Amino acid sequence: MTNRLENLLKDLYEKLWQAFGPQGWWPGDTAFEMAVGAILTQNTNWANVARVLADLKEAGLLDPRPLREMPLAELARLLKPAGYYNIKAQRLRNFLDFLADQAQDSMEALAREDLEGLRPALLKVRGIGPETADSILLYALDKPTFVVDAYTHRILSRHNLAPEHCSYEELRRLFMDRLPPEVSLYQEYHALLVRLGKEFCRPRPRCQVCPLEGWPEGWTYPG
DNA sequence: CACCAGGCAAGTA
DNA sequence: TACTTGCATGGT
Repeated sequence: MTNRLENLLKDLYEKLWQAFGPQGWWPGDTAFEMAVGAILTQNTNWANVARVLADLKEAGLLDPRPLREMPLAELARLLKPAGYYNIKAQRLRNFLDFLADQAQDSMEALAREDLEGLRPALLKVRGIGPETADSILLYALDKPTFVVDAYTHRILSRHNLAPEHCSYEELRRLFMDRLPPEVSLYQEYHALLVRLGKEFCRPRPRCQVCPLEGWPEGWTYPG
């Protein structure tokens, strides 16, 4: 007999798909744009990030070399609408240096490396934590790693599928140990969780009933 | 006005 | 290991 949690995770995915359909994530035309977006969206509304990405694209600066070579203060000025602009300028610069050293500024070259080696290497970059690393790996580089974010944790704990307090790695393994390692499945599952979270699983005052058929029970406020 | 948004690192105990 | 704090803009 298969695991109960495994069946629930697969059922949740089916219901999300029925309710919302394909999400087409990550937003972005190129692998590099997705990686930059992953860094800029740290604790930040996507609309603010989109503004910066559009400005960079307009200026022809959405490219590894010019971004890496420009003065840090100028980069920070460009990132202003995305918030945390000083710290994000340094973090983006750190990633750009990594991309230069590791793959000669080429996301395509980076994508030729194995997940098992790439993930630890990305995590060593100052400013790239587990969620940012997994977002880059899954969406920009098409590697089968599951992305965990605040919505993932909130949704699973409200349905009593995961402890209120658990680590990033614990949640990541919860999915990866029970689902086949398919890139398109992981991409769509995470995007659907964010879609559900944005509309129905906000922090307490604006929390709503889960709209998925058969899933409202167990959906409770935390604490 | 307060609160939130697709985190992360550094400091403290 | 487990808290706490700083980082900052724009929308609701």
